[in-house]
Amino acid sequence: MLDEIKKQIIEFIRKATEVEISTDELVIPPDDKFGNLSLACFGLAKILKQSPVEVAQKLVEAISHELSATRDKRQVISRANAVGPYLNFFLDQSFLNKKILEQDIEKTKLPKTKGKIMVEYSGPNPGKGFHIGHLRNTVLGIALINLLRRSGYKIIPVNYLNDTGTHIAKVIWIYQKYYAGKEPKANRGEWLGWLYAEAEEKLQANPEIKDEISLIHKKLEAKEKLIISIWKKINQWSLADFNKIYKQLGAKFKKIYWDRDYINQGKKIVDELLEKGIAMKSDGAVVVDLEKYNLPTLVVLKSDGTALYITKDIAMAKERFKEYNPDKMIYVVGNEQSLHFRQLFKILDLYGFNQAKNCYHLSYELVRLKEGKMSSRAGKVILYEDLFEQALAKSLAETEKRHLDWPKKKIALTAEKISLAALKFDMLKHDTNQIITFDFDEALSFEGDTGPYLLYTYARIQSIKRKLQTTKPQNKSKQNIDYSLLNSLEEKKLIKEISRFNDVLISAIENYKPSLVAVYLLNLAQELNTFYHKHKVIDGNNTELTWARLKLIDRVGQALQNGLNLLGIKELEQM
RNA sequence: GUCCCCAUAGUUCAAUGGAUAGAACGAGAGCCUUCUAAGUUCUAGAUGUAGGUUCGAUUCCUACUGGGGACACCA
Repeated sequence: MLDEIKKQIIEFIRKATEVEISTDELVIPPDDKFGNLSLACFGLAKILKQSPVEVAQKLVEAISHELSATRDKRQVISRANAVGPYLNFFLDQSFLNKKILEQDIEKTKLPKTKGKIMVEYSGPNPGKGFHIGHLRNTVLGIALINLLRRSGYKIIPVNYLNDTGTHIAKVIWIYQKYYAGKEPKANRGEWLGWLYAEAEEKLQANPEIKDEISLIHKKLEAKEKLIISIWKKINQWSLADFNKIYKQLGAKFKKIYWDRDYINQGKKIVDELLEKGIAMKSDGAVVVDLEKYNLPTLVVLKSDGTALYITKDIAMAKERFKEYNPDKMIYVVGNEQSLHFRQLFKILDLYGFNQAKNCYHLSYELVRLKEGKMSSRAGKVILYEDLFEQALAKSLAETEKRHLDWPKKKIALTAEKISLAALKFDMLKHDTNQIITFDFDEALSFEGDTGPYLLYTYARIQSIKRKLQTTKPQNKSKQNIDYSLLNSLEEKKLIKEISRFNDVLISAIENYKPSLVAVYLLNLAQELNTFYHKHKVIDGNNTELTWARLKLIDRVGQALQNGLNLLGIKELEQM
């Protein structure tokens, strides 16, 4: 945002020392008293073979001289000083305010990027419930996609659903044996999740059930009519549930991949791998020896000739390369599968795909419970729909309490947005490498570092704007704002925070870390609230100041709105 | 045994190698006749251990300790 000024400073330094520093070395100092931009002179000191304190001091002299020589012109850099080894620049506050506040946040350009990126995310299992682990994945995927799109990439969002395998056989078994013909009116997918847990429980108690399940599995693969009809039902119910959740969360997919479609193709590829000498037989199974690449040997086809996850993944990747030819493929999948993906990418590489080097596993840590790992098998899961219901009940009660005059519908819509903001933000504020230990009280909290706090801050800004419109509608679009009036500590801090918006986005995109945006928004909201309590925007005595402050809070609101939307959270005008 | 992730306040989390390690929750004390108290102000409170690199390390490297996960027919 301050590129021109940075260039000027670099030019000053080059003139004085004949050394050219990079723009990255000019940073925003930690405290207002150190000015608006500073340079740590350690690097220069080394090159110039002088002490950093000395370098800073000499540069201040040289630069001050330059500045006074050009004093008659409107100078942006008002002065420079040295604090120990640090060289600090103080910019003209009025100029800075204007520069930052007149920039439309929505339209600011990020470094140019182009290309197509396929993003696979969400991946719940039909027949099992959509739990809070899937919530983390889905919400992370949505935010990532929004951020990548914002920076100019074309995104192909896809989902991969696993509708074959033993877990499905277990659900079919218990359904056929105990629940045939029965079905709940709603949330059937969730219901299946509980059936699955029950099947596991029964299996634990009576291990001989395994034979019955395995028989079902074989019938399924043999496409026996009755079994297939149950299987179809299960997939439909699950998908209906997932789609309902996706609609609520705002997840969209260009294509859904079903793993049943890749079994045969996968087997063909395994044959090719054998022919090419990449794979070999071992104990009846087909394996790929990856020891040369410091990876463990991997089974790609079971000894009974059936396919594995990896078999289908290879086939699916091949089809994706062919159909969409993406420049990059991002798999948003939990950290526990990092080895799997390293092996997959290596095999794709050996198979001859140049695209293999552009495949990326975006791993994130699990959502755990206080009692330990979640397990759909043991029924120790927190399902999304249960959690959402609790959040909704709470936000309904809170909203009703505050707005006795609102119609029911408005309360319901508001409460839903608040609930989603709370749940989504709770997942997104954590770094992807951090395990989230799920806590109901925390997830359902609307105070502190939460989504509702951000919504509240935004709504508060809108409220001021509304009030101003009714009291002074004649001055709706003020042209010449006196930015020099924004000179209190709180205002300067807010402006500084707004100026960071673009850098935060860039960093979040480069590192695939939506959490950076989340944390930034909390800081910004906090600064706004501090300002709010200390200063009044609407001040009858000083209209000029009101217009300047209106501009300020309007920009903060824009930054909050934009940031929230990028995270997949909708703002609220009132709450 | 090998590999991956993590270790900061009582708890949950922040901090492109830079100036005084920031928040939130919880605890204690304040602030609503004033633009929304889902807010805000004040108080108490932290970098696992030992080395190394560096002018400078919460950050990078090594070892150790502790936690989570993965490692041939699960996904």
